[in-house]
Amino acid sequence: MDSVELLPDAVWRQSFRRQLLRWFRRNARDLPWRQTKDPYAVWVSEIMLQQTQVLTAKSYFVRFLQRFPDIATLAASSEQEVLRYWEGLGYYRRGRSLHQAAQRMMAEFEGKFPRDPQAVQKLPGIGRYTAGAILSIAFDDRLPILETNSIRLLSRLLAYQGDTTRSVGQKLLWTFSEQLLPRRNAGSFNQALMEVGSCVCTPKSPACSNCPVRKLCRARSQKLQEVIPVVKQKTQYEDLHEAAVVIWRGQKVLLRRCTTGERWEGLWDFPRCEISAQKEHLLRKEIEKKVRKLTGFTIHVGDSLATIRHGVTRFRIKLECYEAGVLGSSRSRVSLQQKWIPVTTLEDYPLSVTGRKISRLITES
DNA sequence: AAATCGGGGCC
DNA sequence: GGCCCAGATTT
Repeated sequence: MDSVELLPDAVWRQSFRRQLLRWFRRNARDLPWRQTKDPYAVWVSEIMLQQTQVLTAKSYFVRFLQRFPDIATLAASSEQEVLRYWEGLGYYRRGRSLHQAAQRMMAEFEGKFPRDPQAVQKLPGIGRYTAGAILSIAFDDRLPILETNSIRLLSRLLAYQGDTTRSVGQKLLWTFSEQLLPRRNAGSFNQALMEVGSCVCTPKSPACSNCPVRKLCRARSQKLQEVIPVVKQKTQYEDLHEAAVVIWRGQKVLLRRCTTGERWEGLWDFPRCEISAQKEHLLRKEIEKKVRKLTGFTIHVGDSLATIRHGVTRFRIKLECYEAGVLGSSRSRVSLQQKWIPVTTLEDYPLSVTGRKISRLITES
């Protein structure tokens, strides 16, 4: 049994395109990335919007384009500055991939955004969705998209009761998305899919009565719009107990660059370690030992600064923050991955959210 | 084909 | 605490 047989016919599709595009012309939100078709700007917006809400991405987009207006500027900048502009957006790999891809475009595509979907998809941080989105929006190339909003809209239109995250469901919806594409205006059409999915065909209590394609929706006719798409399983959270130390040496503090395999790769952070001791004095000993192993500096843990609770992906972190002083060093641990910086220059470094909180704690008092 | 990536906002 | 978000990458 092939579920592709359930896809609507040509008459249905033509009606759908007309209704959707008509609605989009009247209801499209005024978003900053919609004021241009520059593939670079579209690209930046699409990367920022990956797993990130429109409202969150808006201000970041404007600020980022002001500082990095084109591919050449981005490619010529340091990864650290790019990440500084990305700070707070999360999934920092996106920022690093963006920077890396810009450099590749300078080297391989004469500084221009490539037009070939295959080439685009080979760039870091760009998968099938993002490639289709950029090329359709910037050039009206006839490429399908499929992301969270369109998945919800399309699965409801079909009353598809299978799991949309599995390959069978994905294959069906990609095919559907492709068949729906109009000959022209693929960019507006794809954005319209997402706009309806986001603003009308919402996860809970979808506004079916205001939906431009309600007459075409099988989920609605079967009153299944609240249960499609099927919900995925809940995430299993893991509790972590960690400590971070602000190690002072005069007016300077020690910062460490997070490396491969750690959280916040590429960002800077105060030395941090996992902790297990329960009693206060044992805890300090544990931190002193682990920080020495981590940084090469022998420290004395002093006053407690704060306890910060922070969630990241599936982890719930309880972070104990301390101030500390240096007693000595092993000198053999010289590294580009850590350095003493004047507290006044913390603004120049991309920090994790918890790192920035600690930075504010010690500079605003 | 399914888990993971090590995020963050909002209710 | 749970749910959601213009996915990509790894296993």
